[in-house]
Amino acid sequence: MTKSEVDHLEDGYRWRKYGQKAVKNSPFPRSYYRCTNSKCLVKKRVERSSEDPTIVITTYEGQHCHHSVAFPRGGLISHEAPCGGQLTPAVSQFYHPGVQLHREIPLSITQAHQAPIDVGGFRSEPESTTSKPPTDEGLLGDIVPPGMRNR
DNA sequence: CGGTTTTGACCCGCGC
DNA sequence: GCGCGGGTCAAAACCG
Repeated sequence: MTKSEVDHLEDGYRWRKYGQKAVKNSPFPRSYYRCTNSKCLVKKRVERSSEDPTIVITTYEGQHCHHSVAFPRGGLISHEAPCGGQLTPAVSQFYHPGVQLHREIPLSITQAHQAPIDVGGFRSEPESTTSKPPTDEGLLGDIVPPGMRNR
């Protein structure tokens, strides 16, 4: 679950929408995204919470075999990612040094209380690092750090 | 001109 | 066998 007002959650990867359907639980439609990289067959399902329009439920399916492309420091281009196999570790902890999302609406209406927005959702929490190396494969459910459950 | 988004149609699995 | 729900595809439209 991510707290954000915008649908385009720039999580560091480029997504291409390939479908949209309406769900019964929410009056909002659900969007289906897919990684633009043909190698990367990762899918993403973005749904908006029925109660809190500021909350979006992002469900990732699969794992990226390449690094993100929106990292000014990493200097990694996703165009060349020979992911021969899969489940390549070392690619789960997302660092957002200073990438500011290009949100079209001023961030002051919904997140007036606080919350570091979705971007912070992938921040590497310095908690319990004594026995939790940053080598989590990042499967479904694992990519979401245990610190964003606000509700 | 290329890539992306949009929207309706189509397909598949499941329940009755 | 039919209907429903969910998911995906594909052609056209749009934007940079």
